[in-house]
Amino acid sequence: MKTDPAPRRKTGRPLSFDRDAALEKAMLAFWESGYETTSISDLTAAMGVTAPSIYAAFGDKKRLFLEAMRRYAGDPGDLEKAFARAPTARDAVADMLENAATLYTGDVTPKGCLLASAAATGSKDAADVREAAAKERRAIRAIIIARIEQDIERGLLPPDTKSRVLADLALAVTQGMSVLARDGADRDTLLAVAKASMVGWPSPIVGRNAV
Amino acid sequence: MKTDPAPRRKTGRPLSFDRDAALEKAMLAFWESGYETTSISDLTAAMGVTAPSIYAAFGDKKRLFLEAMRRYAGDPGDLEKAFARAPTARDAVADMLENAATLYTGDVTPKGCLLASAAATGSKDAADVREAAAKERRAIRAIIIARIEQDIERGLLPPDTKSRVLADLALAVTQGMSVLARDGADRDTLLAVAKASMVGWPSPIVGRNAV
DNA sequence: AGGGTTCCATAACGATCAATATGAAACAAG
DNA sequence: CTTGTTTCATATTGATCGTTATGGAACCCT
Repeated sequence: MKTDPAPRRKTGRPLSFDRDAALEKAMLAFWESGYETTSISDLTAAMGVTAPSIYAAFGDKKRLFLEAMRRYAGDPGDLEKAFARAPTARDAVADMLENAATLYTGDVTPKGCLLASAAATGSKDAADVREAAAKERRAIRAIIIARIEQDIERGLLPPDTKSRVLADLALAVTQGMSVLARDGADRDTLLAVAKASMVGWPSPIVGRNAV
Repeated sequence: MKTDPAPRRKTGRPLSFDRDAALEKAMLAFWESGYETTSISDLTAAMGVTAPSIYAAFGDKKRLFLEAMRRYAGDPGDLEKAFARAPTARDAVADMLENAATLYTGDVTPKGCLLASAAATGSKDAADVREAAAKERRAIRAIIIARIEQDIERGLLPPDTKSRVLADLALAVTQGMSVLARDGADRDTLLAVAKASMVGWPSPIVGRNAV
């Protein structure tokens, strides 16, 4: 059930560039400079592909960005699986924040979070792009909430646990860490923030028959 | 010690628009749509002032934005005073987060935070504008840290209180709430996030001779 | 070798960008 | 009323924006 990995051209001149590698470069460019503020000229330079080839391969700038954003965000199902694998919702969120802190301070990638910065604001023309980014965030939020409520149902968290508040806080800290990273905060600083943001979680209910 | 309120023109044609009101409109436009993604054409429409008048009154787009941003952020001294007035650092930060949650969900202003969204990313040309926004954030961070350390010195907080971590967390939550607000979160949601983000603060040391 | 098809590089499209040149209009002072 | 000064509205600047038309080049199939 993969998205057609190679349409297998039967005829015509073969593609002279690696579409996947070019998309990766585009993603990095958008990550660095944002959607509207990254020009086609910037993209041709970053991707090593001329403008007509970009349009032939990706449609237009908007679709290229959306594809780059999906590549950045990854399959939501993967996050869901990771959340399902984690022993508790708390562990899952802690991992998510830790991964974000690490990702935002990579030395080979731009600082911060593409989802947080690339479409933080913009003109009316780009409203649908911002909405697409918001949709990604909402998907993450839904996964967090669902995992917390699963723990509540299993008796691992108190019934009065505020699942939405905890999820919103995790999301806010994630997006906020992006700003800190852009401002130059190092990895340890973000990891400390991530950890500090989780002390509000209710104490887990330890199962009597465990161990 | 106010910034000259009216240079008192002695001669020539008088200004036909209210400079201060126009700046306010520009601030709202940048708040809504960001620095680079708000065009001069957008600004003339929002401000009700023609382009040459904008350039005469504010210099260029960059200086107009910087002035609008200073207007948005207000005098850092005011925040410092508010922090000094608060009974504890914890109260000061709680107030700051609460005010942010309220500001970001105003119904007469754009959603979110101008400092967080207007210069979250952008082209190389606007690097200095982003740096100016970062400087504002660093100033806020410094004020928070100083106030926390003041409480530590006064014995209101444990000596091992992580002042920088708490300040970074507060800043991250503030900037993160801006994203939530832009995504449509309501005021109560943000207020709940703000409150939840503060439970990690160490218990205050109650003075024996108080009361 | 000769179609058929697809991609490449070059160059250009109209639109919009930030910023100004120009000259008339509106005021104060003499 | 004239002169000096400043702002006004109009129109335009060169540059860059996203996008595309054009024609040759590179490949598969017969």
